[in-house]
Amino acid sequence: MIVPPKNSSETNREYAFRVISENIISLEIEPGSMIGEQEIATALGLSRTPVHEAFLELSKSKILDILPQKGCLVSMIDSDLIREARFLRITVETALVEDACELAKEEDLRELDDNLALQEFYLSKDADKLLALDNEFHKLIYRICNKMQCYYMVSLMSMHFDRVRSLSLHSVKDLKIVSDHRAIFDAIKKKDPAAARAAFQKHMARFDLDWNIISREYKQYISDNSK
Amino acid sequence: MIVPPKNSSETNREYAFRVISENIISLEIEPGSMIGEQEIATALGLSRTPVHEAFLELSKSKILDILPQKGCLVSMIDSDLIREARFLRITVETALVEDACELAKEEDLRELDDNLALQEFYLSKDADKLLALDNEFHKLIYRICNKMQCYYMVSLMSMHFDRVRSLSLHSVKDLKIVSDHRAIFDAIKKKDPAAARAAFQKHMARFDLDWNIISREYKQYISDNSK
DNA sequence: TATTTTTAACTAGCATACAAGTTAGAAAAA
DNA sequence: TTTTTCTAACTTGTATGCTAGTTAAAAATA
Repeated sequence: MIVPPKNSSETNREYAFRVISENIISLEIEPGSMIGEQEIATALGLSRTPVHEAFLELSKSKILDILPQKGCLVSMIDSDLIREARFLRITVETALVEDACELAKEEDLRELDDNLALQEFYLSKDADKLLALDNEFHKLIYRICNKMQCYYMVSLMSMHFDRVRSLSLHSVKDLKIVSDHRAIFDAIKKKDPAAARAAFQKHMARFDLDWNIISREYKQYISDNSK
Repeated sequence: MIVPPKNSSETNREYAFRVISENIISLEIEPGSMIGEQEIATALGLSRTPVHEAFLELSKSKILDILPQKGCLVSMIDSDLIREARFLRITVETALVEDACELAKEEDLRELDDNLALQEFYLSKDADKLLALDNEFHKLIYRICNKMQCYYMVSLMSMHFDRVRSLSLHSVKDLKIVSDHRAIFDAIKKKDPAAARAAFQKHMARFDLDWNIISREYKQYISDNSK
């Protein structure tokens, strides 16, 4: 497990949640593996309590399955849960990009534009940085629409989806993702909800094609009930 | 605080979460009041630990604001968070009722129909029972579409909305709510997504009108940043 | 009396200890 | 050898005590 230093502003519980989340999403902790509270607590230099609380939160999104008195199972890649996460993101964010056409102020547009400039700069240079900018772009849409609580809920479920996305980093064309973002931005700037909706749905559709490839290529991580 | 008996199948943590949730939604615990872990633990006959964990989960939806070393503030009625909850429910469930038109099997339709029959039976007889049946009706839609994880996420946020709904029980016309449900059901049965969408949006629109009435009538519970 | 300082009683975060249930392997019995 | 029983080492759930920080009222000072 990769253990980054603790940020001084976060509590031990938040630190534990952040580190475990990152390690699960990056597949550093493998799907289907068992992790114990004590084991993680020792690795992070904490007691069981904050780790236990982080585990509880992770279990709410079913990314971690707590088996009382047995242990904690890092969930296998589950197509049903990925479908739910995709459904939630697409449904919510499609509605948001339409609303953003009305709500986006000049400063919001500038922030989106700055983010896109960075995406274009890091394109084919730093995949991790690009992924972070991608997440930031989507988060900005929520902020423009004053829907940060929805962002938290969607993010929690998206962990299933994010884990697959990191698997597919090499097969997805970063170039197209960034140009998709540009198209969404242009539609918001032009205050054209129909175009924004269309551009967003085209964007999200790209992650559909990957699933078939991934499910064949990484089947050791795919849960049984996935087809 | 109303303390129902502990269900033998639930853990102390789940029990604490259920009891506190019910008391907050029913306004038995007033918006803006402070509650302590020890106080609730004593009332429920538990130690602080499971109550602490229940508080953490409640704080995730911002229905409870944990102020470290100070106490826990039961959130005031917040129009922004209600708007988010409404937005999430309307957006997600509008998409679901469309999908349900394809996905609903004969048995699903029968379950919806049974639920509706009970709603019609309890109409103007038992408001609490009707509310429970309403919740069950919406939950069935999620189950038909295999989106129970989304249901959990939406439910958590809906607490803000549910708290207002209980305030508005007398002003909302139960008769219309039940006939709305019937219209949604008919559309799903006829496999008509456009009609289902329209019926659902008409249904949810009813809760818009109430807000203005409630915000004037119960202003002692409304947070400052609400307009 | 008015203002500052102190103190004692709170709070939640966290560490630790124990309780209760599971599991795998050793030991005993067939 | 094979099967069964037992035991010891695990697991998470929960209780308890301690820590650090906040608050409000009492006490000291002006």
